[in-house]
Amino acid sequence: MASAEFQLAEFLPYRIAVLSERVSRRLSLIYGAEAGISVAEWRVMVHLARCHQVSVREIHNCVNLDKPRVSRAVSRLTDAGLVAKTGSTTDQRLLSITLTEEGRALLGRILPPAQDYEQRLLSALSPAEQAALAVIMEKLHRVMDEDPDARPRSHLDLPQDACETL
Amino acid sequence: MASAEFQLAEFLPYRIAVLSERVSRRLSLIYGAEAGISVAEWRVMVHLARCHQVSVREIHNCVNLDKPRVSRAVSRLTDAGLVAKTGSTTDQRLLSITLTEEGRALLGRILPPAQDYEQRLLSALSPAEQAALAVIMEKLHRVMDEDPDARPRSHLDLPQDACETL
DNA sequence: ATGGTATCGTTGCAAATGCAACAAAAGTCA
DNA sequence: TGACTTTTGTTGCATTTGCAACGATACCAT
Repeated sequence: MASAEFQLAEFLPYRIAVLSERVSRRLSLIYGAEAGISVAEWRVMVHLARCHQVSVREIHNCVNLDKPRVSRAVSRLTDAGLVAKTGSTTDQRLLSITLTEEGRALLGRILPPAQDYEQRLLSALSPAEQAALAVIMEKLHRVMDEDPDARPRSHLDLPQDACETL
Repeated sequence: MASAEFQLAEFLPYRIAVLSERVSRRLSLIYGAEAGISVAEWRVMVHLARCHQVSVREIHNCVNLDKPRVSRAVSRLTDAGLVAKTGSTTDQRLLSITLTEEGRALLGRILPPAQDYEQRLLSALSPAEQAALAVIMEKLHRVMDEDPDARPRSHLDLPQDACETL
């Protein structure tokens, strides 16, 4: 019977999930300690650092968070004074979200250690392995890109894409 | 300013998280459709297929789920008749958890498509890339193994380990 | 214009999650 | 034996999550 041979620890999706959870949790210590920032809030802030004026939908499309999660993250960040919501003048529905000076300052404090940690991870890999990892992850994504049952990938997660909203 | 250059889409922890979420979500369609099985329940059942008689703590140690999550998953599976809880005779605290015949049958139905999906992912990679991925993931884990702030790895997720409880 | 449709952001709600506290059983050591 | 600590599994509870529905605004066809 096949199931008797099956080892969860060898199962690729499980292994990726375990690695991901471990890395994410470790990383969240960095931005969770400095300010009580959640993953969603972290992603929103980081995205705003790059794309200065964006709507909820754009964030939602860019950083792999569903709309409600972005909305609530933005609300919390607004309450914390890290982000400012302005109604767009042209389209009354749209929201124009920006980092405040305080938010930018906070990001200036948590971004370096986060990047340090990424460096710590990367430095365990040779340049060839780093390149291989990028290729491998892209290939796995492509399998799912062709799979109608898989959730589509966001624009920004496609290779070498810039921040323009499509 | 460094933050202006920072791209979330290039950030390794983010990239791993995105890939992981996408794979997990796709996979959960497979075992979620056949029976309303959650990730936790899936992991518990798969683990039971290999280690026939285990306690909650052992599952907790082996499949990267915290105790309450295992406990509740086991309860749900018991209610669904897929798993049987028996009190150990030697140690009154311990629980002896087993797959029922029905559970084994269900697993027989969802395991093959899950393995097919893994194959689909793996077949996008050359044998060399598959090997490289294993090495890379192990190296990343080792960075965290040496990091006191990172959550420790479970026994079974160490390379080439068998199912024995340490 | 104007009725119909699509989009934007928010909210409700049921379920899942994470953490701490808990009772019960076992082990420990005087 | 008997107090103290440890371990096991469960439960409480506050928070987060995911999904669907909602009001509001914009777009579009006739």
